[in-house]
Amino acid sequence: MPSDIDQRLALLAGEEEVLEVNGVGEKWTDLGVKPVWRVHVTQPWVVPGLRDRLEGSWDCYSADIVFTNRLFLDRDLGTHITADCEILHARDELGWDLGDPDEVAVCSEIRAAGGTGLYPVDIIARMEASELSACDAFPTPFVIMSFDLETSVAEGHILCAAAIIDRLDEDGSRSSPPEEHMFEGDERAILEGLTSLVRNTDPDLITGYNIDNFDLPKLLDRCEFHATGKEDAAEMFGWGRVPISEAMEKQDQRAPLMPRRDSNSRKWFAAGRCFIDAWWQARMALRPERETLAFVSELLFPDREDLRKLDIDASQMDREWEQRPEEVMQYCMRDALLPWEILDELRIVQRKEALAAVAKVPLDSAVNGTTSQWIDSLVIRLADRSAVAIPRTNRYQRSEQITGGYVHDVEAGLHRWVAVLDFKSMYPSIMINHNICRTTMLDAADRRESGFDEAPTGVRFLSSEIREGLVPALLVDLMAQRDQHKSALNDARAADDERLTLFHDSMQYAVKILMNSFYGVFASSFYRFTHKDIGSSITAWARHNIKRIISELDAEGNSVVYSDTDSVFVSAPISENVPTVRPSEEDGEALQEYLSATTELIEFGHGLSERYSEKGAELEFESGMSAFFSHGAKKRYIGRVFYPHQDMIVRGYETRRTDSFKLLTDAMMQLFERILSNEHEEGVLEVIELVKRVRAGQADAADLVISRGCKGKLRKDGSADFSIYSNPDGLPFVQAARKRIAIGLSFTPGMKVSWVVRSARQSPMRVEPWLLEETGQRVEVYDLDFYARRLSTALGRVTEAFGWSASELLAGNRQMSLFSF
DNA sequence: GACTTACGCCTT
DNA sequence: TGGTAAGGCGTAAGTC
Repeated sequence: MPSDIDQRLALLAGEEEVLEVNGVGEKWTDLGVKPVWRVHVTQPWVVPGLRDRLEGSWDCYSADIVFTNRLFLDRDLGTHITADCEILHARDELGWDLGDPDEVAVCSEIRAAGGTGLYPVDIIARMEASELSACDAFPTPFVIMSFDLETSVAEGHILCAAAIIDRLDEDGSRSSPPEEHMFEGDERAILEGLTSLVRNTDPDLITGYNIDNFDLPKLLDRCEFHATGKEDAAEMFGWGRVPISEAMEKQDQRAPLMPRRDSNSRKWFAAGRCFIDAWWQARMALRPERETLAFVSELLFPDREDLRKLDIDASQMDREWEQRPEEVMQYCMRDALLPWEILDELRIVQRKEALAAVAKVPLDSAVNGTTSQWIDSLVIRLADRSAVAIPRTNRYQRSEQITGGYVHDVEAGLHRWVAVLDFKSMYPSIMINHNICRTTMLDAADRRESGFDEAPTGVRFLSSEIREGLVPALLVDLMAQRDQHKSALNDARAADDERLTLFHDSMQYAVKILMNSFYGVFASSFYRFTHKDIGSSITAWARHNIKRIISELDAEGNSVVYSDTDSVFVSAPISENVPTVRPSEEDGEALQEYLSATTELIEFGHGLSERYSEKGAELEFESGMSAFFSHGAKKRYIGRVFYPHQDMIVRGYETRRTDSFKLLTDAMMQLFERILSNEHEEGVLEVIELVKRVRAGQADAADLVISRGCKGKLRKDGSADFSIYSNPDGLPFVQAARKRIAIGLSFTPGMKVSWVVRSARQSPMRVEPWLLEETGQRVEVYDLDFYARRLSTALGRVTEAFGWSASELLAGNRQMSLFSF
């Protein structure tokens, strides 16, 4: 304790914004255990300034935690809250109105309670913070709005809008069809109509397709164009769940009346609402080859005739609106409904609500927030309970990249009878086993000789008996939660309870997502509790474990065919004569051999699992393959799986990639089927035939479409800026994006753009955008040689394993045939 | 023109 | 303001 501590505390207490300074005892810090004082200030927003002034004379902890989160952290609240409260006002529709309240009287009561007026919500209530508490998670009966705008390509103004409102039942499910609302006419009337719909129906979730980058910026832009003042603007775009009167008063920047966009994350937010862009969610959940609403809808709802394409050309919207406004309105209504149908089909709301519940964050944080916010929510409350001081987020430059997982070389060719084993939750297990945490990491100067685990990197972590780390404690708890939900899931399935099945499945999945987020956040350079040695120690232990197993297996004479980070592929000693494709029932003897080989491999797999599993490092038998093939490149392989169920898997190859094209992926899939059936010769002949057909111009252009994400920035005037690329003119996807924009179609930074290669004879190659879903137009001319060459290069890499090179596939013959031997 | 290498970029 | 490993495509520039 410094000798002048009393003087310094007095000086601190004398600061203008400081109300009081209280000692809170000793806390763990990265510099050792130290006495800590809590400083109470007049307002949340004075904290950053005070913190910066104190820098140098004090170390500041818990000094960058957003005030609204403080309520959740201190009261240990989560997504689902129960409140002991006094109701000031409730809407009629709920059937428990308080009478017929005089609005002025209610407003003054609300103001007296700290509010600013009549909120557009179901219930307005008052309570003390101490009257809030966490309750068990339940499926919330949300109100959802989904909307779409049609705009003039020529002028940029809004032509019409449509919206649906869906109110989930008490148990969080859908039953009745959603309400439909249409808006047309004067642009100001459209804006005001949408705004009063929001305020009257009070949706919790607002969705639409690409609303983050198109509809919301458009609404804001048109609102600013018409608005004569703040209150006028609020009538047109005051979507936040606060009284319009707030437009005239000081607004809460974090919970605004007018939707705003965060400058860093590019996400929209408004008081009390959660914006979910269905485009982003569909992209993340489905990874579709193309990302238009029409393509995604076709993918999800192939049988829904009512959602079928309406014959509207989006690039000619002005003409369409003039000539057939009713069809355009119908088209707009369908595109308002689809985003909600997509979210519902993908169970997005249930999944996000579950993630929010497990991480104990508001729903909006699960939807639009980051992994570090979720981890913060759990780590900070545990640290506060464990007398650990909360350091600030690290704003300094990132250190050198750490070394990651180990990937074993793969021998080219077909491998028979392979057992795949992998470590269960490898990184979380390592963090638990070795008690890895910032609070347990020993300083290099520490001289103790026992009571720690030492990573292969030489970094040491205190044993949990001496000090349990925050992170291992949280992970142990999450693992237990997952087991609980998994067992409840099984019970719900057995009882045929669809609602509970969905609930527990969403919850166990959310726990899994959250557990897997820990390593990433703690291996990052900026997180508050990280250190560069933490991430590298985890991966070093992982490499050490998997390499040890590989060498032990090799020493036993078991051949390790492949391994990546937490998995090993082991070849079993099964006779060469046993077929790897399941023979038919008629072929009784061969079938018997095949079946006994599968049993043998399953026993082999379980045997390895038992021998190599240790406490906290469980090596599970994941799958059994009768055949495994790779052409010799890491992270690229295929397999014929028979355990736990029949399947054919393809990893890494072009068949899985959106920057490939259908003709190639189909051909490659066919070749893989042949290879796994011991028919590679037939496969090669088919490839040669295909290459010939393409060279003869017999391909359908729709099978030649290539898609790839394209970045860029939109300028205020709507034009696109691709200068983030060092040579944008040389990139085919930038060329496709530019041509798309040139004919009046929208472009969203990050969206996938699609094209067909027209001529690769010049450099850069010339491409034509593929806009079938947008305009109905097809590209008919393509570069025959280019596609023939790409087909033979990609397929040639695979057939090379059987002696056929890419150039031989292209030529259709070879100097000396392997088959002629 | 065929081939190689370095580099930028995207995707898994 | 989660991480790394790895493959492949296209451009550009250089060599033969």
